[in-house]
Amino acid sequence: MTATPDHGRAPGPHRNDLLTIGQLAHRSGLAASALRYYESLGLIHATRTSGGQRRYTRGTLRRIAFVRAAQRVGLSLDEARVALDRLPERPAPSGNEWDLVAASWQSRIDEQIAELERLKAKLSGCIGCGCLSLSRCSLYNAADRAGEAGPGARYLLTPGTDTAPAPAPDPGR
Amino acid sequence: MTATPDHGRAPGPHRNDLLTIGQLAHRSGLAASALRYYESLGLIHATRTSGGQRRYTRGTLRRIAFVRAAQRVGLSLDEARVALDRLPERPAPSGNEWDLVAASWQSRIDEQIAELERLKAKLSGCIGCGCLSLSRCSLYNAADRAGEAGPGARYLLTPGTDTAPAPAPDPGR
DNA sequence: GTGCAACTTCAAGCCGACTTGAGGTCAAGC
DNA sequence: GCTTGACCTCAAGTCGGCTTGAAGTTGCAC
Repeated sequence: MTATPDHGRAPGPHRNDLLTIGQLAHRSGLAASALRYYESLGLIHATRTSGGQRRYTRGTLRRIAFVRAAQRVGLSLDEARVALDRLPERPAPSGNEWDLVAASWQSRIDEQIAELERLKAKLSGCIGCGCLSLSRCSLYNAADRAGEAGPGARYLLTPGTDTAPAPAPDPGR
Repeated sequence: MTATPDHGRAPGPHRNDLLTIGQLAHRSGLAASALRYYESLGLIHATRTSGGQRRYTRGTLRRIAFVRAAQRVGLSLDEARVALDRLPERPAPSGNEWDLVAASWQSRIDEQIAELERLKAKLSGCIGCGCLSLSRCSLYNAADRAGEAGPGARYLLTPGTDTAPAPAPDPGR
């Protein structure tokens, strides 16, 4: 990709408020292939030139930001799409709807933070406990709690919240 | 599986300090298939009965706890194996080695928490900002930072740390 | 009017972390 | 000694989130 700092790419009468996929890729930090994939999932939309090439409005960056944030709080792309669809599409969605979304994300984030804090506390306890010794290590003992276990379960190390209820293989990435 | 509270499963001369795969699965919360998978990766080891069935020492739970914790801090199973292999195998590893591991995990956890806090702060800023409006939303503006972007990149929303350096597709799951 | 990068579609591939299924064997309680 | 559930192996499948490749078209600069 050209490193030209500000190549005013203006196709015809439009100013450059329409972005090519390459430009959008560059500005969003996603690969063009990912953007096409997002489009195939209905996360973003593009108009087409007469020749069939995609053109994006600047607002698409907004949707992408939303999607990436959604991923960050643990939603799948499909869930992100649902959330996006509920938000008013036109500029300046009424704040209220967004508040709801943001609030629910806040609590998700808080849960994730809390879980990390718990893990951290366990590790702290382990430091200097002659750790991974059978008797005293809370990390170890967290693994040996016969008797709960949903079927298949992946609750290990997260006694309280059980952040990943059903399908997500999640390992935290 | 039988719900018998304490079926003393003692094959011959051994006490029940040897666990079958089913018992280990139950106590660790992992599926038996997952345990076989872990073994195939070298994360855990088993002795075999004359008939070829796996028997685990109780210490295997320790290794599993370690692995799950490693996953939680964002390591792959392969990285977990490497870390495990560095730790002394016999009971009561000398504390020192473990301290190193635990300390490095602490900082990983701190990074993850910090990233979540950043996201949370952004969302807070968004609440009541007439959000997702083009001009003011930090969430939005975080998406439009043309000019960084490693190739392919997935840095969006994490300006500082860049938690996922190279290969992990991770979006936080 | 031509050259070339950037774009197009579609199908297939890849990664990690497992699960599922088929077909068969083991172990223990009666 | 038989029954039954737990176990065995191995290959293939699944899932999410993309990427890669092939083969062809567009659009813009010169």
